[in-house]
Amino acid sequence: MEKLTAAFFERDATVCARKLIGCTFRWKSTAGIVVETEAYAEHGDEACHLFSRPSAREFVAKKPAGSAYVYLNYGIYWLVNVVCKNTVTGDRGFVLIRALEPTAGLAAMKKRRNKERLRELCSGPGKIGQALGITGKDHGKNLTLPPEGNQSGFWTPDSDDFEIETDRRIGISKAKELEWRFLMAGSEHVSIAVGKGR
DNA sequence: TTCCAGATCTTA
DNA sequence: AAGATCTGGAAC
Repeated sequence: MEKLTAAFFERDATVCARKLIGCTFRWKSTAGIVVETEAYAEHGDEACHLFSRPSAREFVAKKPAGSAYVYLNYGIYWLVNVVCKNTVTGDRGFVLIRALEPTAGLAAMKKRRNKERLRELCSGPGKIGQALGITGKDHGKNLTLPPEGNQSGFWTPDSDDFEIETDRRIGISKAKELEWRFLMAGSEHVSIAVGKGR
């Protein structure tokens, strides 16, 4: 397993979102295998914060690829994204981390979530923020520093013995038709099964 | 098992 | 005024 560097995130969010499936996301003492992501793009995607939020545009203008974009959703849940920047085209975007298969720090996750069953710990973007203890104070954190400088970030998969499925994104009203949700086929840890998200 | 409303607050 | 969610309870 090798840690993903900034170069990994220097391409379209759709590419990064697909390639992050199967990777391990480590956050301090907790970790899990990424089993679900969504891509949001600067152009042609009205659901992306870059379309409607000046503060998001300002953020990506000054933060490098691989930075954490964390924001409060519905006034309650912290959602974690990673900044992507295509260095060739200049296009920018985010990958929303939507679900993990928990692999480390299970006791801490169970305590924060107040749940015992593994499937209820990280099967949704709001749950991930809660289980891993991620909040607005982590907004802007660089996830691509070397391990000795930052233990949080993404690692390449142990094996590539899995299939990737695509589906429409969850919980949005604009650009619903885009198939920019990526899932590890057959995983029990996804938020909503393929096709059931409407 | 599915549906629905409520919680709660930042951004625009 | 709307929103990249989750939960518990009611109904089926």
